Amino acid sequence: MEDIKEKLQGLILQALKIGVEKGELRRVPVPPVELEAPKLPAHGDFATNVAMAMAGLQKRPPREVAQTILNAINDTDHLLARTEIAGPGFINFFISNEYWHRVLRQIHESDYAYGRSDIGKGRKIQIEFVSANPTGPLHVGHGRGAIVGDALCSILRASGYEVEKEYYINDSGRQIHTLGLSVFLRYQEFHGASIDFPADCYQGDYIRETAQAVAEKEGRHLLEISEDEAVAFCAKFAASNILNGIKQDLIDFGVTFDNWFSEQSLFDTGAVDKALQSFKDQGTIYEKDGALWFRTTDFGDEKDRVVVRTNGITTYFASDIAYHRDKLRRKFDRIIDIWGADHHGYIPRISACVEAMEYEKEKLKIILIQLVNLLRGGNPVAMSTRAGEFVTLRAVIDEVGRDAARFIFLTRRYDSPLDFDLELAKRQSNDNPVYYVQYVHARISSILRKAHADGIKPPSSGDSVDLTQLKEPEELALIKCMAHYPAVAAESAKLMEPHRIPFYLTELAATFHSYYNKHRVLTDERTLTAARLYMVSAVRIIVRNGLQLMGVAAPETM
RNA sequence: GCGCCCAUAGCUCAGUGGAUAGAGUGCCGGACUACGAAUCCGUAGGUCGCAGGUUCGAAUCCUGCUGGGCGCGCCA
Repeated sequence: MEDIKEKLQGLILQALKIGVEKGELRRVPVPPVELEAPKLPAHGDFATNVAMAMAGLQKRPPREVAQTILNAINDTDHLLARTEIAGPGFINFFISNEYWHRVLRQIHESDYAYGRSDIGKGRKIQIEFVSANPTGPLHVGHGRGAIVGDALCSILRASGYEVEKEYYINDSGRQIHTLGLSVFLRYQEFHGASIDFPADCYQGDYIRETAQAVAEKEGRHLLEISEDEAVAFCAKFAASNILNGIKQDLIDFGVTFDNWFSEQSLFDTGAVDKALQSFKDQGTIYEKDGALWFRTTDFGDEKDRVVVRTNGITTYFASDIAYHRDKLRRKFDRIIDIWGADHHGYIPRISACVEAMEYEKEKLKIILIQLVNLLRGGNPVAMSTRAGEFVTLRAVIDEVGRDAARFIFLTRRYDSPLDFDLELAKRQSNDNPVYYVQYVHARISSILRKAHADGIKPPSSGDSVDLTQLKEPEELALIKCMAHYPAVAAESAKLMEPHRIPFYLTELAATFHSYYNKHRVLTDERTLTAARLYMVSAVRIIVRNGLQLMGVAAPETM
């Protein structure tokens, strides 16, 4: 596919070469030719600072260098309508309408593939996210991580990366034991026992519900076996029960995974023992004060970390070492962990583990999602799984809707904290920007329906359309905006920043709505109508593709 | 105390070392007898937290400070 920017870049590079050959430019290293889209239309479609960047080594004023470059440009294909030298030495380029019109053909030809690229071709990425403990339902904070991870995956896949999504289930260790104990106590209560329920047990109503389910299934059976056995049974039952709920919540939120990786399986297969042994052999794990320590200080951590306690029980870090060792050996080019920002203190020890295995530190990227502050009418809502005080993700989806919730989560950089006001979200669900964008899709669909009803056939191929009909400033602005989409999608993937997609779509929507209010698509002139139908269908293609990356519906009607 | 993240319009937030820093929302005032008014047009609103530095040029990069969030366990 022909890219205007690349073509222009080629012209400039060629001009530089000619300049040198003619002896008009010194034979010195040239800086990279960077082209940017200026904010002001008066500054052209593209501008470059290359003349300013070269001025020093050329020992000539920037504007003079710029003129030399322009003189040497050989625009045989008439890509440029006009050029100018501006300000301190910018070169501004104005692309001819003909080339902008070609963008519409590209969009139609590419259709679903418009905005896709192969910049990640041949690269395998593993991305692990959510990984909430199966000790309680998902809450809003998990929702943010889920959506960012899910969208990131779609964005990377659209750029040619091969991506695998994984959920790490912490179905082992102390919190699972506490979960089992909590359920068992409620179970005993259910059978009439008077229980002094400990404060460090899980307090939520879902514990009672689970206990009741256990009672329905097992009757009084658990009262007749040893407490250890009973607690273990409850733990397994509850964890699996809760995990099923989590899976359902994620499905309803449109989030899917390729793998569900169990922490317990690392113990069952001996992976933890093997990992610890391997580091012991290597000398990275040593014994002190009756415990086993990982030498994380060798890799920049502030202190060494315990992997096996004096009581012989492994720490969470031990499973995590084994888990990351497993992931690293699965031959990915890169593995990504998405964590809540409150886990940032954990980064040095896990990257120590990566380095101890002699992988490059960059092999593992950790994305920290800042916390979601839950508010109700401006007042903070306490959030604690253990205390049973939280608003579930399900409640939020039910209240504000899946599309609106996804859009809210994605319309912010993940590294800045998010205030999520339930009342505001509910009230704003009607003027959430998501509807602004979706409305474009519905509106264009409606125009096409109307055209069909009036017996107007949309152009079947770009060749049959007279695109020179499209010359209104609003039309060219719309086409230029559309032309940016592939770059936005690629940039979003390269920087791993999903928020760029919704911001772009909002801008495209604004440009479209503005155009729509000023000009009619269906006019009395046949060729003009055909050209405009061709153009707005192209807008619809981009909106649909962009929303698809976000996991948001593109409705025909609203 | 140490570490990580953040600070841009009243509020919520974008912003690629570039030219006059932008949206949404809220306030005020306008636009449907035509393809969907979930839309559009206009007015007002700024010490880019503060102070230095780097350079032709800094909201953007560097240093220090201030303010806020989070973390600093043989918990997970």
